[in-house]
Amino acid sequence: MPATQKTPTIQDVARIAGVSTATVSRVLSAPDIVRARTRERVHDAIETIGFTPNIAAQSLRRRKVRTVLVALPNIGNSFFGPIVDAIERTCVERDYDVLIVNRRPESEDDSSLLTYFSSNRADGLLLFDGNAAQSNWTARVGNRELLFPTVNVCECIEGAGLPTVLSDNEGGVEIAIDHLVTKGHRRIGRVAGPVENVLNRQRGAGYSRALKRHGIEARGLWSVSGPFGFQTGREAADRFVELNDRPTAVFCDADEIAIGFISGLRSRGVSCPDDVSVIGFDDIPFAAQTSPPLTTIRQRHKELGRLSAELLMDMLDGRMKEVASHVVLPCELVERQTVRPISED
Amino acid sequence: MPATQKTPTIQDVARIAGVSTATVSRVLSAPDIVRARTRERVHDAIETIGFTPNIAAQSLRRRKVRTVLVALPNIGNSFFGPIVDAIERTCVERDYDVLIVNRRPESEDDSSLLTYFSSNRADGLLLFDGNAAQSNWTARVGNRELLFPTVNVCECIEGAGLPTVLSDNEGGVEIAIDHLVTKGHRRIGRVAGPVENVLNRQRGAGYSRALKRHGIEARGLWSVSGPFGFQTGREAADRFVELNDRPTAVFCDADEIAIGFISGLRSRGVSCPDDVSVIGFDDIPFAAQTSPPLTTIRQRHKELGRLSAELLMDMLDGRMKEVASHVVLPCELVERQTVRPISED
DNA sequence: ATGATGGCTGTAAACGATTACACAGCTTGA
DNA sequence: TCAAGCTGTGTAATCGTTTACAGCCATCAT
Repeated sequence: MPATQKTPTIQDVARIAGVSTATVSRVLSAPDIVRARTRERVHDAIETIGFTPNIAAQSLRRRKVRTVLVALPNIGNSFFGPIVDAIERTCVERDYDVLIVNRRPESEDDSSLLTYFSSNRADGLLLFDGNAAQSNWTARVGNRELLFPTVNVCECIEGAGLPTVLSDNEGGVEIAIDHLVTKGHRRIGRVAGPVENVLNRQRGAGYSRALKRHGIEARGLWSVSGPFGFQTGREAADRFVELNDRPTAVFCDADEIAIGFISGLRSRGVSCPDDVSVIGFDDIPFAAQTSPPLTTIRQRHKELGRLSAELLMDMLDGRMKEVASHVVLPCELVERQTVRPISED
Repeated sequence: MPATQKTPTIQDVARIAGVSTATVSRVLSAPDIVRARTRERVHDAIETIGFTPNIAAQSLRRRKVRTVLVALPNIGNSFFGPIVDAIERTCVERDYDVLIVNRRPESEDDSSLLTYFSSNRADGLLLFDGNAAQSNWTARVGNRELLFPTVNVCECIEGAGLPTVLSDNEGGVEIAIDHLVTKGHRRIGRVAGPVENVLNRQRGAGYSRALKRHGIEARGLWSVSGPFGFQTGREAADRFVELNDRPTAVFCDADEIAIGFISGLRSRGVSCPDDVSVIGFDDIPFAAQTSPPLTTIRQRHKELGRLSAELLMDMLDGRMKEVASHVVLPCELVERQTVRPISED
């Protein structure tokens, strides 16, 4: 039995191919500047000993790691699934790795993210968090200004001037409200996301504006908010059933909230859409599978993921001016069965 | 304006603290062997220039990267959310990074995973894929036998003898079938996962065994299979409604399938649980929110993630014999509202 | 013949950490 | 007074690449 062999290095390849390490390296990174015959010899050598470049050594020398850091508020939330999927696909296409971190609230500050850069673990950041470092993102470590390539996804740190890829939240909500109004609703409530969240502000603005446009007055009692998740919807349902003057339709800031809301309503004997219409936001995969299927506003998950990843990698590869781009994708109404027309009376 | 400063290295720290780089390194990795006073000076220096060790250099020297590779069949599938979440939490606790890859079927062979090791990108693998390299996992690259620390999660490569963490699939299905039988059902169908999948075999075995135990004969027409996902459920629903001799209950190999099935049924005017009882498998977060809430078999997602990650990191840190462990977690019935008792007639 | 040119390759110095080894100074015991 | 044994620290080699620089050879114009 052969002793545990060390994994082959570029030196081994060089020796076998009878060339210098420099040449091997060139074959790998700039094949066209080496003579065809030599190149072939090197390739053969690589093949026979099964050489793979050592990433650590490469990164050390190049001062790049070809890794993108994805910072999510909550991996578990199914909204992120398709987006992360798209990011991962886009990244591997360009030979980047994807490092994932959960930005749990407990974790003190944003400096934990910073260390991913100062320690050379990642070259760029895809940040799904608007409240985050609303402080000063381009942060300081010790006495140095450390700024690393970041693109905001979905949520935008206002005023930070970072490149951003997100949906037209305000417009999306307007589409939702318009739809409800078109169906005859004028008593429209809202179950919102967490108050401190940027999305809440943006969607809230859309909500207010649409209502105003239709000459409808917002009612405080009809709006509640909470974290993105089922629970918020269920709690909203509890509140709802105790209202003696109920809205006929409710807009939810997220599909998960909507689904929790409908589920909560149902367990208390209130039916959607018979007793109340509900419209969500996001169009997560489950939205089409609920009973009844959820009417909602679609965000373009795949594009959100793809565009943000590409933007970031472009920045990293120096393919673009560092001009901060700001792309906002349109939302779209997906009409299913949780909104029912109301007869004027 | 100060020119772009280079990020500080251990050398800078050494210079400022007036010690050698060796000492700085020791302060970082073996603090107790350096005199308290020196240690303090070093810490101060680190503080003032904001030094963070360069991971690439560390990895190169140590030949470890403190990174775990997580290979999922499909990030988008919500079943994985909570598991990956647990993995990530467990890993950061022990200062490991988490690298995620999607094992899409297109991607030729498993050797793509191998390169993560030969290139020193990851130290260990959390593999969610039983069919994978059923060939020979401890694979060969070039002429070398390359074996890297791997633990199978959820799905088990049979005969590979890898450390494994999974649920008692067979037992779980038996619990499901027993439940249905207890409720009076004896005409029990199944919507299975993909035929080539290990889970399919295991769950199929549980299904057959439970039926046999109850003296029930399985009927070919009542079993269909397909990929894990809604679509399989919907297609099963199409088949179902065309049956002129229908089962009264259906076991689905996954919640997503069950939800698609119910949704498909509903859109064709068949009600669950009025017309047919359905029981799922997994207890994904959505299961509790569907209308009606889904009766299902719970897998312990968090533990699956935590245990597998810990097992792997133990292996990596040399904390355990390389004896292949095989932990199987029990499943549990979660009774909700998609199973209705049937009256004997 | 000479010098210029250009294509291809080799030499060796980085990159930033870890660590075996050596050594200085101090204590201790004979 | 000296050998031995500790502590605590420094020196320098090493990990596996990349790349600036230099050099060699052939070709070609003069």
